[in-house]
Amino acid sequence: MAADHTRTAIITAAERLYAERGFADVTMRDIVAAADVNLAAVNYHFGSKDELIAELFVTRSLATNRERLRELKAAEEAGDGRADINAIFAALVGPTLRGCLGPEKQRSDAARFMIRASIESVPPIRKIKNREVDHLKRFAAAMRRSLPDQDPADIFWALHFALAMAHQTIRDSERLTRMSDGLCDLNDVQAITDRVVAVAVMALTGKPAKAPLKEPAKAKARA
Amino acid sequence: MAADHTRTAIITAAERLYAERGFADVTMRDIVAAADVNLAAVNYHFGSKDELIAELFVTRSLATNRERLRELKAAEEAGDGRADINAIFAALVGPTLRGCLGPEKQRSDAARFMIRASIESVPPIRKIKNREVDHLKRFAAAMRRSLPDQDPADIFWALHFALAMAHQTIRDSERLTRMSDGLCDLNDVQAITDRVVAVAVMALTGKPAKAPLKEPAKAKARA
DNA sequence: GTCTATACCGTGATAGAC
DNA sequence: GTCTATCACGGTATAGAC
Repeated sequence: MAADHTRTAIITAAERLYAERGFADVTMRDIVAAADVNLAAVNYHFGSKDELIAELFVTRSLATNRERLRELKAAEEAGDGRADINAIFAALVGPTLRGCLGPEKQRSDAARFMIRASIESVPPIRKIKNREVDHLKRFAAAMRRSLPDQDPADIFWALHFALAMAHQTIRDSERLTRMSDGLCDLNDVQAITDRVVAVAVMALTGKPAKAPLKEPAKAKARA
Repeated sequence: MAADHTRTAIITAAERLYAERGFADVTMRDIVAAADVNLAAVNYHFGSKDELIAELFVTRSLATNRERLRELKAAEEAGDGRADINAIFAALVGPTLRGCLGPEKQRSDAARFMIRASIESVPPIRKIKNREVDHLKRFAAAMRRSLPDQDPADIFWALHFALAMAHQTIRDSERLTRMSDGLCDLNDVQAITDRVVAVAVMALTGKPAKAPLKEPAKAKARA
């Protein structure tokens, strides 16, 4: 256990510093000073600064994805293989929102790190996010089982929009607060999740007041 | 005109290089080599690398915002002060989407630069985006005139979601294409705009199939 | 006022001793 | 595994030429 003490100290210090000050302002020398280890230790244990950031992000990201899939599985079992569409969207955006929003004072380093990762989108984190497609396809598949008559393209668009709303809310929560003069409550995570889910479900199944989402027959050339 | 030749050469070269290779990979030395000027010229004309990026972004951003306000004004005049809500959302997201999406081959350096700015979000660009609140408030005000009985918080949320959908579509168009195996058409900008607008309007005024957006009476303690 | 050459310092990375 | 010393490179600052 003393063997990976250095490694652990680096991870802990790096996550805290990145959470506090963002990626742009924190140097490796800041990190090793806070962790009380030697400068070269970071490269020895992680290879590079980018790989350290990647490892931090992957660890937190995997935890969120596990929770997402756990909720998705529960929703599918509750519906005998055809989950309620609300539950699918809730499984998609709920874990992320709960992990990043909520009362500011009680946010962990991990939560604040993930918020930074959303806002600052540094190269190593973008690389990892680009590999999330397979994970998201599982949700698309669940939606198709839930609503087999829905146009597949609409399903992907709704999934895309749900993620857009959730992530933008994390990224720009401060702007939304300022724009609305505090009218939009960013502390009630459950209400935010419900709102995102409701809009996503409407985007997929609802009928707008005036213009229809699209012509019903479109890309159906084959079969 | 020969006077600001250097300044113009820097701007042109920088925008092209950033568009082609992103912010992380392009150094000042790359830029001055492409512009065929001296290294110190950038600091002389712009102060710093960040201020150069900021100027590039502000220029393009102002053009988009002008077009947004032009469309908003046209919509309000068409409705005698109360614009159609669809037109307001279209004025908000249309110019941005048209500026960044569309057939890949015919995208200008300016368009690709703005896509990079959305994806990579470097500090100077974040700083500028944080000052956009006043601009957005104009759209919120137009929406309140358009739908005076709507809960103001819902208006801000819908505005926020509309921007979220538009920006995420620009940012992650490649992921959406891969996730949907090409099923979602990212070339038809008008269809995308219509879709975003339709969902935003539903988010604001529509009624979902099952759960209501929120309890009607909520944050009304005063007055 | 505009431009150039050049030097400076902080950064991430690495080689090699221990 | 850990450390020291050093490297190459990036953005920046300045002295001075035109």
